[in-house]
Amino acid sequence: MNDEWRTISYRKAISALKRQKKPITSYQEAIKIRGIGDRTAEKIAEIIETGNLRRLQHFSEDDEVIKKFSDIWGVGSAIAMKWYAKGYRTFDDIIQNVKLTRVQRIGLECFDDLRERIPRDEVTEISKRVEEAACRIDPKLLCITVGSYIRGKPTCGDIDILITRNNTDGKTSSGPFLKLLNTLREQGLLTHDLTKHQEENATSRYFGICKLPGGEKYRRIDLFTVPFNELGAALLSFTGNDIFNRSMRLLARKKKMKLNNHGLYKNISRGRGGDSLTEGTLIAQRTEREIFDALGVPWR
DNA sequence: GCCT
DNA sequence: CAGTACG
DNA sequence: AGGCCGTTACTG
Repeated sequence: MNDEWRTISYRKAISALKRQKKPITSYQEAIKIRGIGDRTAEKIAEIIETGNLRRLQHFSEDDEVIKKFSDIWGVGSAIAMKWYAKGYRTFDDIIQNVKLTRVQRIGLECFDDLRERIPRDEVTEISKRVEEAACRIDPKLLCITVGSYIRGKPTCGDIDILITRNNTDGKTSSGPFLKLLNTLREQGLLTHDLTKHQEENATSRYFGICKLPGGEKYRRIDLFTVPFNELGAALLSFTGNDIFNRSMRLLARKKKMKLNNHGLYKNISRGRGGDSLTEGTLIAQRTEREIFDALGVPWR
């Protein structure tokens, strides 16, 4: 069953509901909200009237198993369904019968810990250690903890740290980035690598797992290095959330522009498949404000 | 799922 | 390349 | 009916 878009629709609806200033008390109020249609408004009404949703009472066993498989890092819907089709139902079945990839083995090993949300204070603590290590390598490195942390959430699913450096003296953050990873490994803060690429790219993403010394649990951590000029676009992208990013990018597309983690481009012409045919012209990337202005979106 |  | 992942 | 983010970045 392909529920990909339905899932996204529900997440959009949830997001729209959370933005409401007043609680929704009826079908009529719900359906006025953009992103909530008849089907979802009916479900909301049922919840308002009865306190629950009958269809939610029971998921089929298939759904439960596939969901659990795809909760393993490195396992998506395709692999989860393939495993299910082969008759596997438990992690034991998987361990016995499947040749797991390196990252899937890590995902399984840390499965329970990675399901836990991270208290904000712990994100602060881990970020501080990364920042200190970065500063020792190059005092001009700038570390910004983004993702749900920068959005002020009390707990985070993972730790996202953006690393950049003012390049007016000709130096960037890409070289120190690899040194930083090595330092953090030596310190024992980084315990597992989920990405392995070790090239010195201007933009690169490291995904891994970390644990505070004496800490209780393994935590997912992402480190990004971005060129200083692209800081605004990178902040916009890595601050999210994903629903917000998709909506901004869709808006850009409607205006014959393109928004990605590098910047905002204009005069994009796209093929029927949506793939762009022209490079376009870069019009904003340095600050988030520039990008909002160029897109015609009120600043925050 | 929702929107055009 | 398909699959998975990130916000 | 048909699109729904990114020519995103990384793995195998």
